[in-house]
Amino acid sequence: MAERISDAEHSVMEVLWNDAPLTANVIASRLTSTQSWSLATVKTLLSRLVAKKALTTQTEGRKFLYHPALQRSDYVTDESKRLVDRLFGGKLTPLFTHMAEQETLSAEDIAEIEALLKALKP
Amino acid sequence: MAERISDAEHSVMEVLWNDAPLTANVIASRLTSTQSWSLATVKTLLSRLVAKKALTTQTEGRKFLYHPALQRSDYVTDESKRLVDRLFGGKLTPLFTHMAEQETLSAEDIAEIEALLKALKP
DNA sequence: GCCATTCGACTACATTTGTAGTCTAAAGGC
DNA sequence: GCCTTTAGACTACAAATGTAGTCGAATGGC
Repeated sequence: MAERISDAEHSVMEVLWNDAPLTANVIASRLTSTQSWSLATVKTLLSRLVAKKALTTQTEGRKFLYHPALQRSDYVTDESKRLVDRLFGGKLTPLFTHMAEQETLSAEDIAEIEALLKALKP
Repeated sequence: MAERISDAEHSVMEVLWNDAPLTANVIASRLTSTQSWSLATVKTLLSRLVAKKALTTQTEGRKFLYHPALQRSDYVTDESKRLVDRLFGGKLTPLFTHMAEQETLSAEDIAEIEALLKALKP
């Protein structure tokens, strides 16, 4: 189930998570702001994503309307979990410790997270 | 610089971050507890890591002693940053929010992180 | 001193990924 | 009713990755 989505494919998914359904052409235009891919490349990525069941298509006249079949939130959860498992033995605190040590955490980050934690507690 | 390290290669790095320097054979044995790779496979991964300058070698008699040239901490920082950039627009709070929503955060996690944050503040 | 062992180097090969071109059929303009 | 445009399908191909076999040289046991 859920074959791995590559980096390039992920960019395509982002477009559709942002706004769907869309046609291949529209997707390609939206991507050209970030990537310099030819239409053909985008079409290949779309096909692969359909093959991987990350997208579904719906026919509109002669075209396809692409629609995400995978929730962004689920994808994000999976990818985050992968990283945490791989690098921090599945534990979250080491991730934070690391980021804190690395000063990847700014003062605002800390404040925001603290507020968030406060809100989480009943 | 710093070419990307693949998943398989990363497993090899973990062994050496844990204990180094080691010979190919020892590395392979340590890996067989987790992976089912042949010695040949491990050797290939080692060569690739040396080519990528993630490992250095030191000759000991006829053998090589492999030694990490890349700090685990740096690798972890890079990978974490990659994920945060890719999925959370480079911001950490959304990562946190996401994990909180996903209930990837247990009560203990929350407590630990709170303590950590407290310690971080002067 | 010879031979079996063992090392790293080199070679191999399928799969995935990044990137894109070509083909065939339909559709829309006029 | 044609012809140009255009859509998705199919093909292409290099690089990276996962996985492993083979080879020549050095070495250590005896």
